[in-house]
Amino acid sequence: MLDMAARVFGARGYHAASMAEIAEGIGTSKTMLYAYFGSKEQLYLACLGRAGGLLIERMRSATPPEMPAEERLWAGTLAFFSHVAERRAEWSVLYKEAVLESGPLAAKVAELRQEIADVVKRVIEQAVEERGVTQLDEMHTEAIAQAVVGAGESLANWSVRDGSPPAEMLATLLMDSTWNGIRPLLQGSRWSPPPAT
Amino acid sequence: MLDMAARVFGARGYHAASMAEIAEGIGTSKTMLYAYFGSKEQLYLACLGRAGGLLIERMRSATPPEMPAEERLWAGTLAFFSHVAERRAEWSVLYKEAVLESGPLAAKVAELRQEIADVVKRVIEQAVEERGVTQLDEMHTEAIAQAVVGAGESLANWSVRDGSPPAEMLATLLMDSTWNGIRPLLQGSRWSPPPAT
Amino acid sequence: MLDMAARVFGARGYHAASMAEIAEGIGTSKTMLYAYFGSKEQLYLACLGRAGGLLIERMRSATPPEMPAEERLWAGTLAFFSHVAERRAEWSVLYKEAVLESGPLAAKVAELRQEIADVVKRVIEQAVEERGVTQLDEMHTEAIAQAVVGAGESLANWSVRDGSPPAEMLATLLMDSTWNGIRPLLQGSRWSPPPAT
Amino acid sequence: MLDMAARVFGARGYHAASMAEIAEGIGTSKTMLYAYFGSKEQLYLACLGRAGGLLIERMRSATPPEMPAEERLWAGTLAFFSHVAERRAEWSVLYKEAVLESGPLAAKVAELRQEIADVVKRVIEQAVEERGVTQLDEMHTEAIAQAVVGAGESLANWSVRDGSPPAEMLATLLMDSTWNGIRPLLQGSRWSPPPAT
DNA sequence: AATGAATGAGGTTTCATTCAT
DNA sequence: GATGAATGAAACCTCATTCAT
Repeated sequence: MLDMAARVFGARGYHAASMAEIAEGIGTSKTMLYAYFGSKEQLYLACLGRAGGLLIERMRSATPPEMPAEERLWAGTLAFFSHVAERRAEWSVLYKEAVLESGPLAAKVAELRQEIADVVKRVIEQAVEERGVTQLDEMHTEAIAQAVVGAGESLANWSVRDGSPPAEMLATLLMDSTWNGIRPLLQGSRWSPPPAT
Repeated sequence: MLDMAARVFGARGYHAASMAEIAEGIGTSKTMLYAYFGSKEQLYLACLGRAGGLLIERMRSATPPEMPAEERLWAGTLAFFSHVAERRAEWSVLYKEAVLESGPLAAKVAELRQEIADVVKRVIEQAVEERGVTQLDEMHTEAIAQAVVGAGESLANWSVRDGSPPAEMLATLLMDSTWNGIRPLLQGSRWSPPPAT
Repeated sequence: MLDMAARVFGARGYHAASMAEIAEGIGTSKTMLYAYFGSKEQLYLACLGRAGGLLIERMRSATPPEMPAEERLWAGTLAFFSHVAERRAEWSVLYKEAVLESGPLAAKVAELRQEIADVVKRVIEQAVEERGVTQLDEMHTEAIAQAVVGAGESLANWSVRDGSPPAEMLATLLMDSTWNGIRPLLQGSRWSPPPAT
Repeated sequence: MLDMAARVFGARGYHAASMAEIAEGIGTSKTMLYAYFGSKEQLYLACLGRAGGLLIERMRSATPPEMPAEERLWAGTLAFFSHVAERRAEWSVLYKEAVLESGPLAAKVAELRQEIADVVKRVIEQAVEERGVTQLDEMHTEAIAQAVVGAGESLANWSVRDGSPPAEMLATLLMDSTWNGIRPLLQGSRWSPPPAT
């Protein structure tokens, strides 16, 4: 039921989507949508909640804290791209209204995005602890996490247009671009997944 | 004239923005908007065109081909964050409807985004030529450019919420995260801008 | 069962009341309401019937024909104000849709109001017979009854807002205003209830 | 423009009236109604305001303070019934939602009704001053005014159904019923308008 | 050239009423 | 006998777009 809503919201965006289209897609009537969700906004929030919850849950369970940091980063990244590839509509819902400026919708979207960023942040902090010779202040860590998430989003969206390369390839590309860095690439140093434990 | 349109479109998004609000903001009537632009869609396209054109022009002129690659990357990045900081509304217009799936709007947004990515791509290709011991195939380069652009977007949006750090700091953070890579960071290796030539 | 319906109809009016709210108030389902009453209109008619019946019954039984006219008028007035005070919701139902112009609802409301007016009318006719030196034609009697009823309604509604004075006071006020007349009031002549027989 | 709205609101009541019907009656579109009035509620308030304002204005200007009290009462009453007869729809609007329990509509209706009652109250106070041997306390005066207004309303509504007797007759009936009182009627003492000054 | 009035379609939401269980 | 799910119509309101002045 939320699936169809996610499909329509994902395709059209919150404002352009109409309750009628969603209802018709489900094969029911607008009245039922309202009986279950109360309002368009609440329906959208339900979609957001589910889409975000599933993605975050998958990333979290793929990255147990006892794993070493780099391995966790890889596993989380892979989980992210796999999930997005499998549930494209939901991903669109999450990504779509990314820039609403106010209101409960904006708050929820920001909250979910932040949860993803937090997953990344914790891994980076762990990496710092593991082998950091240096310290990264809070803002630095946060900013890097935001950059990584943005790079991931961008690759995810790009992949949809360019033939949907497999999640492993996308994850490798992201590790190359951010974890390893681009400069080393130029020297022929490519990142490769750690051997599975 | 396009400024006000950009402000409203940027704040509300394409669908939620109303021609009436734009006209009122300009201090004219809707009829004039239609006389000049023909339709809401064309007005939006005009906003997009201007916002994108200005940003790209600024990035292009900040990165003349005779500069060395790394310096160009830095200069382009700096230009990007400066521009976004100065013209936030326009940036929102560019970013907002980023994921529409079809129609002329989606095409234009995708085209502009690609133009920015192309700026990055060319610099990476130059870097490969300059000192690459290895080659990067087309897709690899493209993907990295997309990742860098995504990271940049994400930092740009994040910066709005977190106290608007200066463009230099954001650019440094982006160079750190992508060009240099995160791993070197852990060893204390921070990226620093090349001495101005 | 009709009690709750009366409460809701009285509070919201016929159109603004919803079958759902009534059903929920009773603690049953809308289907049951329809099983018992058939339609919203019929339910409203049932409420009207009961509310009107009870009020009229009370007024009638308080005014047996063998009483002298003035005493009957007093007793009926007292019964009216007491009843309204005790069953405010029902009174609201009776009074609320007072001015619908057509349809079975309008007919029923008008009929009930007329029944009350008739009670008054009969007492006035009796008073004429008892001590009338003059005759009052039918229309005159009717009009006076309508005026008295209207004055009573108005006092009843006013009393709700102004601290609910006791029924005796309201009845005295009505006797003063109509039976006795206002002019005598100015001379200090106040009406007072006849000694109970 | 407000005329048609008053007609529809008067005939159907606030809730049952539809903006579409009003618009169609005017020969325009709903959009225009909303352009001019903003919402159904505001349109209703506008109707109320006009209907109430005109009636009160007419009653006020018919009763200049320098007139003797009884004459003023007669003139005001006559003005009231004349106005109601001439502008029946507006009167219905005023009277219809008389018992809404809350909200801005209820407040406005109550306010207007109170303004009419105040006109009556002032005349009664004047009568007391003129020839009163006794005093009436505030509450007594208020209650009598309410009773008179209610009696007037009732006669006004009744007159619509019963062949619309002329305003003079209705006014005489009201004076008979309230000012003079019913009891004197039984002795053959009918009220008659004071000779015009 | 410029505006206020106008339009018609479409959006969200609610409700009286009925069916399947 | 009783309920939750379902329906379809209609309500209020907004908007992109156009016409008459």
